[in-house]
Amino acid sequence: MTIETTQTPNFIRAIIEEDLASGKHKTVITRFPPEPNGYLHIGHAKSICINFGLAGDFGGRCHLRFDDTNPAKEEVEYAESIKESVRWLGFDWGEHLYYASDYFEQLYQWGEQLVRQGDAYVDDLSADEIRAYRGTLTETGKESPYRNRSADENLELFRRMRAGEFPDGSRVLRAKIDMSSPNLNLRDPVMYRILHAPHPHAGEKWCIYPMYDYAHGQSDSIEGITHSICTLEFEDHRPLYDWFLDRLGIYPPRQYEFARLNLTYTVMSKRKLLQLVQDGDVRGWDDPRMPTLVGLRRRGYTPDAIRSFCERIGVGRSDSWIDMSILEESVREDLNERAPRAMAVLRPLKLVIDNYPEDLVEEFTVANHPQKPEAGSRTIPFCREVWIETDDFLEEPPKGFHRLAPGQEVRLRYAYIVRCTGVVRDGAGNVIEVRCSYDPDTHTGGPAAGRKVKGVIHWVSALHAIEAEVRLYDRLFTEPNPAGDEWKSFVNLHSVEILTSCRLEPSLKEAAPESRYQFERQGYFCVDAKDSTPGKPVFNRTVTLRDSWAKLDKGDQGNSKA
RNA sequence: UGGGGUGUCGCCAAGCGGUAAGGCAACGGACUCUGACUCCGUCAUUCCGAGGUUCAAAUCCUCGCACCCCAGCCA
Repeated sequence: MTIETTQTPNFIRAIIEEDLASGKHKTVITRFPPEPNGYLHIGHAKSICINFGLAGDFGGRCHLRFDDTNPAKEEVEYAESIKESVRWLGFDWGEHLYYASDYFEQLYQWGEQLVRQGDAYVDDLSADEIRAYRGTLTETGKESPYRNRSADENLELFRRMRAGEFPDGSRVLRAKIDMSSPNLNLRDPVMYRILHAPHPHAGEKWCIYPMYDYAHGQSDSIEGITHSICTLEFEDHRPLYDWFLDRLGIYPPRQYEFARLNLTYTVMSKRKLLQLVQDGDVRGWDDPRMPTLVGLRRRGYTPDAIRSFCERIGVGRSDSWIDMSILEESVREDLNERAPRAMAVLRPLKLVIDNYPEDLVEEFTVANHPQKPEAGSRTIPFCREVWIETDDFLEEPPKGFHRLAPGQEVRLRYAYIVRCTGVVRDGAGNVIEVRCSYDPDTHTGGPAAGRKVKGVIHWVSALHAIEAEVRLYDRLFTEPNPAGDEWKSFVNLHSVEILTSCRLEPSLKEAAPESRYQFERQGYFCVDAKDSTPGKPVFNRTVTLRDSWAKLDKGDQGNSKA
């Protein structure tokens, strides 16, 4: 492994390079430490990419460690989902899967050590009293009347806490630091609370559980983590992180903080995501509109696209809001490379070619990818009646409209040039059918194939099309930053449009779950893994193609599709 | 009003005393049987502001300003 990397430099990378160069560390060991209390989202992906990415780049390793110190909120199902998402993203922790709860005994022994050293004490104050004694941002705190118990008394009490002699909330073990510290985290932080509850991983062994601050640094120490990378809000905790390690006299990893990801037009907090699910704003954690990894996956995002996104946004310490367009561009770039093309008509309009033989069916061989011959080809049937996109025909076309209109010519992609000769209307005057004539010499490869027409539109043979459901997704919120108490009022009520009678080319009939296609001229689509059945695929639109016509047409500055 | 942070193009982000990388967006243009892709070009005399040090400052010093985080027996 070489230490050379091509990535954009960032401060953490710089620190690691220095540590390696100075000999402070011989290798780099990082960790991704989720609490198994929910699903991973794109913000976690950033952390995963940083931690696993750095370890990989420098030939070190990254541990997956569940920070499972609060049994009240955690479940094994979450842990399983987290493991699957990390794997899906393309990272491998090898043998290094850990649980903070596996360190509970060691943590407890260290707790006794701190008690013996006079660095921790059992406090009988209630939660409310502890809060009141803590003081405020501007007023110093007050010492608990139980703060100066003897080491022996504390030890006995701590052991009895572990033994289950006291009810929940009756006592805690606290670090004895400084009630007047301007850093609230140092005002005798709680180390252990009593919680008579089974633990999803540790089972029934414990009725006292360590707090994050007391468990995290020591877990890092046990695992020999060299660089403990977390988000900015833990910066104030670093002195405490260092304090425990110092008092315990054990190997001290160093903590470094980076700015968490904020993405426009979505929310990232577990609380808000949960509320969206509970309120029925979305159809679950894996709803394709959710910024969760399971949601993005179902939407059709690839692991490569997400990793590329994380690379593009960089790692810094300033609060930032990443524009959704960067995420979208990341998938487009990836899918443009890998997605086979197909033709699909989302809002069908019948087109009848009057001078095409009634019973003739032709089969055209077309490339699966215009720039990649190695992607192979397929055949698509053509006949006298085809479906075209409703949007591709306008009776009164605006200037610059390169599609079909009365009297105008357009090419049916891979087939012929047709000229619109008329329309058929229903009783209400709506156009229900477009009539045209075709020029037999203009077929791809034919004598007049080179004839230029302004537009090319996609189509699907009416005789052979399969009917399918396609779901079009838009951003979940109408505001770039849906913050504040009224954040729910910014939920985009039109974030999904379900089209049930789309007409797809027959080759799509057996498309495999999760396979991705570019529907030409429209966007990238993915076979929904949950709702599709054999022979009856349901497609989710991952992202639209860039559409400079729509931008001109609507004078639309943003990317929203309304 | 205590403490900890952050401020470089519309959004991210390099830069670490030697005269502003890159990506996304935007805007021109070329190409095109996807108005896609691709390609070519444009896009910060200026780095939150004001002083100061220096031959030379986004980078050092001083004083301001703005924004973010912290008062869970959550992580």
